[in-house]
Amino acid sequence: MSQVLKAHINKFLPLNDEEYSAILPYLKVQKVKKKQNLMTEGEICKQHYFVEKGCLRKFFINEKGVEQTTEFAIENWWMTDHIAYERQHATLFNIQAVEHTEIVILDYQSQEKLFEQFSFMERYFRFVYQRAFAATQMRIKFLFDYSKEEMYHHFIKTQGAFAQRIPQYLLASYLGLTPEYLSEIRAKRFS
Amino acid sequence: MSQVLKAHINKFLPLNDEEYSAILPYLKVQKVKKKQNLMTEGEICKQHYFVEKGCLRKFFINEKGVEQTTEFAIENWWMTDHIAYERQHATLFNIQAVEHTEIVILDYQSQEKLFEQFSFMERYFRFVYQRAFAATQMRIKFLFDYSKEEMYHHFIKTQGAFAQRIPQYLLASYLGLTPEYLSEIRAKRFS
DNA sequence: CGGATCGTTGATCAACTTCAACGGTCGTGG
DNA sequence: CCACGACCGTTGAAGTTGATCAACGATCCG
Repeated sequence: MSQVLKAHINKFLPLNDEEYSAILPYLKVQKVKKKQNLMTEGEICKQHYFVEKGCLRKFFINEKGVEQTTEFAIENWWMTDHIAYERQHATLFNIQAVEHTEIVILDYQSQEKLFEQFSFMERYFRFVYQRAFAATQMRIKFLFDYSKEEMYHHFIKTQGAFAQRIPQYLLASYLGLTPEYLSEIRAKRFS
Repeated sequence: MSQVLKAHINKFLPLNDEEYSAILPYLKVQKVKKKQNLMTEGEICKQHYFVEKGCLRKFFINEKGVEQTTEFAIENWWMTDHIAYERQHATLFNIQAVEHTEIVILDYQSQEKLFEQFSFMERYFRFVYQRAFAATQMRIKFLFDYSKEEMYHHFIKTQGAFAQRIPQYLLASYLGLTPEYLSEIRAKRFS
């Protein structure tokens, strides 16, 4: 088992080898190929994914039949449909690998057991959710504050390295604009 | 001290009177008048607010100088600028009472102490953040999925009672459209 | 009663989408 | 190893959604 998750937990709280070994039985590692689906709309959402390497995206199919990406998860991010996961319901989202990705899978029952048995896991996920929530708070602010063009420039400025890793149509999908318009915005740089 | 917060904690975990009494010294209740500010842009964000009665809103001033509401908090919701709170930084947001409101205040130092001393509080806030995060995930989905007109109808359909409580220009601000356009959408109902 | 605030209406305007077409590149099968 | 098709990014024209601006009426509150 890779040390990436252990290192991540360690960023929030002290964790010795013994403690880490104790939680390992609840986790499963998996490799996912590019474009492979981990979760599909309509399924019961049973799992929570931690990205050790690579990139996942979460998207839904909008009313026009177009894939709309709501979130990316790169190294050290957890991802699932949190509503469907908590309630063990059918999900509205799809989760797919953007590139070859290595993940840790935690299923719902296991996560509940971890919370009951290890208070440090309760603490760890309190941090994880707190941070994730804070991040979406900023995402919502940007969605209101910026025009589509500003969204693009802000993304390039703050996530430039990541922008290189993904195809342009996925960036367009995440920013909420059409590939054509994104292309037009990019063209302006040279005029 | 009102029982609203106790009841809320009890929704997630068992809590006896003794335990509740133990955390009370860390909390402060306060009444807030309509339009009174609890937090102002530029200040260090030291506090976390729980609404027992009434309604708060969080907003920022956008590039055009217009107030943009990103979130409402009604009964049983916690609210703060989570990024600024976690890092004890200056906030980018304002928090203001929409109507006469009764809140519980938890300051950052107290919250940290509660986490250290009472594992049930760690658990409680793990739930609170998990739910809040799940809610913003849906909000982001709606922001992408719906046109402004659909945003309005969806809000009326799912939050109709709350919509009655707030003035129309605040609803417009929350939905991300102009009061003029909201007025136009409403007018369509009768044509 | 008088002023400020809120909701409405209509005209004009800007941001962004849609649609159609084209060229380049990449990967796959022959 | 080449050829073909699929996919991706780009361009431009036309169309839509929603913003802006100005003006007016209603209501609320002092």
